[in-house]
Amino acid sequence: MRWSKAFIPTMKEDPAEAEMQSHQLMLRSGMIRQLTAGVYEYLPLGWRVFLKVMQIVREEMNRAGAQELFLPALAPAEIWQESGRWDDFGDEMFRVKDRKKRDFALCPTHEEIITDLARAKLRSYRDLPQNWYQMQVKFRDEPRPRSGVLRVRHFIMKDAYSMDRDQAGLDVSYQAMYDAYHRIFSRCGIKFFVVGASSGLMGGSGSQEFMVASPSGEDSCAVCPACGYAANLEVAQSKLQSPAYPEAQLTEVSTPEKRTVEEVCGFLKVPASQLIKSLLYMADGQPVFALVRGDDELNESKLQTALGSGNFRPATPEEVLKITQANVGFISPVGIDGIKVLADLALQGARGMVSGANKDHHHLSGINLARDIKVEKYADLRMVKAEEPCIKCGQPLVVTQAIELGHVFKLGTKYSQALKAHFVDEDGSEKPLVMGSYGIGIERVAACIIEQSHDQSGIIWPLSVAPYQVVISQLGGSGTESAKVSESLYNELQDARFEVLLDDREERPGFKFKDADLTGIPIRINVGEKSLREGLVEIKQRRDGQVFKVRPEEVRRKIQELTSVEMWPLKQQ
RNA sequence: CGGGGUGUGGCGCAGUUGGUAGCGCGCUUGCUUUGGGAGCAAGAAGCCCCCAGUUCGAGUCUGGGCACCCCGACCA
Repeated sequence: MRWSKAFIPTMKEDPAEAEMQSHQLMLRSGMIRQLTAGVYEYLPLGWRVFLKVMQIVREEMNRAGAQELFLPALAPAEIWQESGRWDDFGDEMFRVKDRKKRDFALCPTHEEIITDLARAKLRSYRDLPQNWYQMQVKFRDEPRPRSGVLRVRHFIMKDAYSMDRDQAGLDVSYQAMYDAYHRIFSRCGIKFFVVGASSGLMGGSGSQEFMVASPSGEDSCAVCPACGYAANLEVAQSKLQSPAYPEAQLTEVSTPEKRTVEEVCGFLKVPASQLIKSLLYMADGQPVFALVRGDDELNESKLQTALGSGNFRPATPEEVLKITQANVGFISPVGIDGIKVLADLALQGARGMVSGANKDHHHLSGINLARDIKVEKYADLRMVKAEEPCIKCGQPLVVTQAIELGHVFKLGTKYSQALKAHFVDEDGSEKPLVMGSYGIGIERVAACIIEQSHDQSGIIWPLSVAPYQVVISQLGGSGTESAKVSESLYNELQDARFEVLLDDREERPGFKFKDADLTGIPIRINVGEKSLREGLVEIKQRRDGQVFKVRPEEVRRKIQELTSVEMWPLKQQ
């Protein structure tokens, strides 16, 4: 490509809307443009990068035995109603009507569509296993798009779905995807880590997320530097011991205007760990108490797992009053019958505890969980905090912010049962497909590469995803020796199958250097009259600024040498 | 959905006590320049987010919308 003909609208100044480096640099380098909140146009330079990422994903998916297909982004409501997610997705799903007023969804994900395909065409265990994937635009009406291309309402996802005859088969399919993801992110030059994760709305028996550490990340992960344990805080556990308090009589104490844990502790002179936070939720229309220790925070994703339903919310102050006869800050399950109680594991066997008396301005002390509260289930409900001992090895945990790049799920039979995607097994019995689903956010991959690989001048692309591998900065005007040499190098390198951008614009050298650095093209060839007088051109690496002066006829070989080092690394992650 | 902020040439911004708009970058033309975002000169380009209202007169004041950004809530 000749830069003089290219559409690469670079900007000298940072656009006001961008906070993150990757967002700023994508805008400044002319990769993307925002159309409206959470919706971006992908301009030629950006699209080339996304295509490179997609090609790496494609190669590794194919290598892992998955087959690419392409599903509709538009799907009728009925199929979503079959799985129940027409309602579960709520406002996050974009919905449209056709001319006959029939409801459609712009798909936020494709489990239902793939399962529908599978049930129509997969009839026998002989057809299994299968793994189908696509790279497709997903629509999600995020309540708050942000951080450029990281959280958007319209994005490209590689989503793959495996279909197996049993759990053992799923384990194999899942592992293949897990390995493929390692290769994909390694080839993209990303430093990442893997965490155990929550399955959320997807359902299923287990999942892991591929994460990139970043202060701008929206996920928090607990990581153990000692043993390598890593988990999203949504599911992270620790080996925290609860202090034991002496058995005591259940006593009502006056606590005027003392509502918060801090106020009550200060007033009664007890540690926060001696309190029980009694949180009232409404789950599927029914009140539920969720209990955690006073110094703990409730983890709502763990609550979701414990409840087995995503349809819950904190009770309103009015509901609290109606159900407990007291206001928020003075409630507990003690003495209230007929309401389901879930308690955190840290409260198991606890005694001598303090919580609300269900009477305004009063608390109860001496609560013994076993004696005074009918706990239906003890479950892990608390949020892990930094410095707590690792669940595996006991060493202190670190909590780090991270961006989720990919997610692998063992779905099991949730969708195949809901949509009746059955096959006939070897013994003649009909069984639901055992499924897995595996996603990668394409734009996020590119954004994370920039986050991890840039400097003050701009992006530093790894060769594997660079929009062009080489930029020739032709420093003299047309008709000069520089132009002649540039032109011939341009042709020669393209014949050698390099992707080359020839900067033949009528601009001064400094201007071209700035643009070359900003756009992050890994190798720049400076063709200037100055060095040509010595019969040389300069090859400059973006990454480390290293310069090689070579004769024009040596350029191709030198670049082949430089690129082979990076394109075929000896060490795989 | 709660809190905060911003809407003025393509981009970044200024705009006084209300008097129909300016700066830098970019763009066009010409001359000079040519190894890290050049200089000079001459130009083009703005429904001042929208709708009402106050006023002789509104970018500016009042009311109501809308959009976008940030923090939180939310989020495979």
